[in-house]
Amino acid sequence: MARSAGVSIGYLSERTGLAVSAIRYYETQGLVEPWRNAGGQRRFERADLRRLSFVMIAQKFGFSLPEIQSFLKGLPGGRTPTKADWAQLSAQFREHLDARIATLERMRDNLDGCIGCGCLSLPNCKLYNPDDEAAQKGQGPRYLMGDAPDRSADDGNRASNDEN
Amino acid sequence: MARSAGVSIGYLSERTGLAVSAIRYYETQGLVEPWRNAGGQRRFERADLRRLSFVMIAQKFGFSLPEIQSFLKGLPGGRTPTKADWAQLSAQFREHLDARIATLERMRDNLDGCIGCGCLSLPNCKLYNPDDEAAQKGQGPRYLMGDAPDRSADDGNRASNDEN
DNA sequence: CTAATTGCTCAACCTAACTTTAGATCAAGC
DNA sequence: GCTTGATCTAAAGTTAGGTTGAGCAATTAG
Repeated sequence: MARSAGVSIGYLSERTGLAVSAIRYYETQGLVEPWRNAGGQRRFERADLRRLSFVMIAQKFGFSLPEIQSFLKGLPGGRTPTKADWAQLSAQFREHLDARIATLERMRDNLDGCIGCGCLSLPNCKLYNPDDEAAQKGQGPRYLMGDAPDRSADDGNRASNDEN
Repeated sequence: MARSAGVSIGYLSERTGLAVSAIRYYETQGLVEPWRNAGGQRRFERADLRRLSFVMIAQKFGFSLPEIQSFLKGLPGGRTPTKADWAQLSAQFREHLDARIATLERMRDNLDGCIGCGCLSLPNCKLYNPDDEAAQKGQGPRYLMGDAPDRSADDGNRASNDEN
């Protein structure tokens, strides 16, 4: 099968609703890998429509572009992904999704405990324990509790006197 | 009851784990409202510990600072919030939380349909309908499908020919 | 064949949520 | 009184995920 003529970035933009600039940006992030035609313009495979759609959907669920890229690595390298390939990817994706939802639910239940005990600011509150790593650590340098770069050398004193 | 001497920003930082700079930033965003002592330094109420803790927790759940501020408006203005005030706030917060989780679950279930049908890139896929507004529209100008500022004048043609 | 689209690159700008840096001031211990 | 550590302000920098604009080349429609 000869490599198709490929579709333009404008076509993908129109079909997905993504801005042309966004698709170019995704290329810089390794989410799609178009080739170039004789004139230097990007040509995409039709299958990239599906790829971009997956990106959009995964974003809706709150995954970052690097995370999404790692999902996409589950697709075959040389050939166009089949329906089965996509089904497998989706199943795998769903597991991450379930994990994310489960984390949120677990945190919510912990919060319920806190509503009862009114501890909302105490260091021993479950919500302070950084074991819920999956929770939204999105954009930029915002260190969640226990997530800070270096602060590990400060737990000697401060023996939890509970006058909050 | 005389207004207490108040606590320093460093104290809050140590107790909450937040960086001093973050607490100052929160002040600019209206999340805490310290007064100043004679020397011009910030003085906080002890109750702000709880306030900041709430901010941290709500952030963990993925809420933005403006959203969190609107939650905090549920607290009484003049006086220090009582345990009952916090319980009420928490209950209200939980509703938003449940809504967020429910949205994610609904989207996941829609995705399940898509896994089966393999439609992942079609415009008629349920995941394309922007009725799931609660879904993570976090940081910066990233317009999710149907969420764009103006793109409403383009649905005349493009009659959904399904060769994706 | 020409005009209108579309696409290209590169650099600058944008938002959210902060951090970092610089230079100056405040508060506390000895 | 002096030194050390905590704070102060203001401005600039950072990251993610893009958008906008300028100036120019390639495609496509008529």
